[in-house]
Amino acid sequence: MTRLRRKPRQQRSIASWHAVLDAAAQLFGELGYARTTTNKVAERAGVSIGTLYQYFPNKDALLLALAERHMAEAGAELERAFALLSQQQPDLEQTLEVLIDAVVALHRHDPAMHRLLVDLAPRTPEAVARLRRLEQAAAEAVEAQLRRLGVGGRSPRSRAMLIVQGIEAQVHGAVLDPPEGVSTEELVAEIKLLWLGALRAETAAGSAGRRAAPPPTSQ
Amino acid sequence: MTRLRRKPRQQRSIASWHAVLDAAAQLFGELGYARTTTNKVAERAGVSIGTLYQYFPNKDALLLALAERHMAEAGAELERAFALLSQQQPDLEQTLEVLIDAVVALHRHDPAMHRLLVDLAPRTPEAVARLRRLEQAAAEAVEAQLRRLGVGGRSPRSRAMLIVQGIEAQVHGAVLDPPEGVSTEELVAEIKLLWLGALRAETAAGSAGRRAAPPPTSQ
DNA sequence: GCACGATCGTGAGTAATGCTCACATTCGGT
DNA sequence: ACCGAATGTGAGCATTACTCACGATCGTGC
Repeated sequence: MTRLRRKPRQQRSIASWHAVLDAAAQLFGELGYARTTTNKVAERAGVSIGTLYQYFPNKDALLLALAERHMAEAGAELERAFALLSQQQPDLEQTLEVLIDAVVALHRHDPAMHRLLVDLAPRTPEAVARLRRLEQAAAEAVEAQLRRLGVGGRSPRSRAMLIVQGIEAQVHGAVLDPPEGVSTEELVAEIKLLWLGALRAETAAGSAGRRAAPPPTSQ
Repeated sequence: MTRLRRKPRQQRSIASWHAVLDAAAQLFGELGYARTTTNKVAERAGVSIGTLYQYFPNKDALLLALAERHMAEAGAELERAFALLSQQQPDLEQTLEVLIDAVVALHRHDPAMHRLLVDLAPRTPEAVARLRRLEQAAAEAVEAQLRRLGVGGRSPRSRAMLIVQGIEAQVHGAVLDPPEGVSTEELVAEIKLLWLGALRAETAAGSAGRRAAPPPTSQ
């Protein structure tokens, strides 16, 4: 029947809070979520199990807190990239370069944590909602760039969403699970090429055209 | 300790096996994985808890069996689509149409199960491996189509992988979580347009061009 | 029918784990 | 030095994944 988790007010409690979170991050990474017990977390953190539950109402809350921390960092990194774009107003190719490199950096920054959160975390509705908010924010920023570059097509909103989802999935695979015989760099370069083509095609063919123009060459 | 699960030989045992799996599918869908207990599964299946463990060595095995069943169906559906393509040899636009429609059908066939396995399932290494095998098979088939159409670029293998990962993520989002105010159909149409542009661009520009972009810095 | 080995079903019991609560300890301010 | 608030403790409870010794049922040869 423990209610809300206690809010840290003194220094030592803040130390406990961080110790617990850090221990949780370590153990989740080492053993996975299921095999990590809250008692082990408390033990590694050097606090009693009771202290752990003062600050985190349940085991899932540990994961959620880690997700929060990680996504805040990710959000900040993305914001930096978008700020740069809004400031420099580069062309399509360089915009994609900056954007995709930012996503790559995101995945390289703390791969273990990223994998943990993407593979394990989406089990709680709260974590899913948090992830969706980040995705949504990214999509809005991408949409602004699309409009600026005049490559929004008929529905910049949908298009931005698809770009965010597509790039995230592709970079995730390229960085965390590169297939044998293919380097991450090669894959990243290919991702940039593909999206450049996808978005430039629309411009070349005229942004009004939703119709599939008859292929000018090929075949 | 880890007894191999008993293999069903008589009719009644096969019935038990199915009853357990169906009950598991229902309860996982209703309560999620964590809140579903094996005792509840046995109860709903109308068998004792002991019977459940005759056929499934542990709780994860239930999930894995469901994944196996679902992925087998998905694989069959994809194979049908690829067989059609190899037979009819349509152009790029129609190839994408068939492929993406097949993936959409995959997601619409049993959305609850799909969501369960992709979103909610705590991913066991076995389930991840199984998913990767399916992805790999799809990528190989896509690669063959790319070569046939002459849009493989410099690395048809990487490109095929990126296509599979990208389309899967985009269709997943479009079918299971369409953003407010945007219809699934609209999103699917946009996905086709984007990929048509991405792949056609390479053909038009000449597949040799890997014009490495000038450093992004441009500060 | 009947016996009998193989297959199948049972459910109370066990170990492990998430979480609670009554109490002890320490801190900050006076 | 003192007190109330904040923090820390860990034995113990409730739940749950899983086991095991045994009983029920099936298929088959006679």
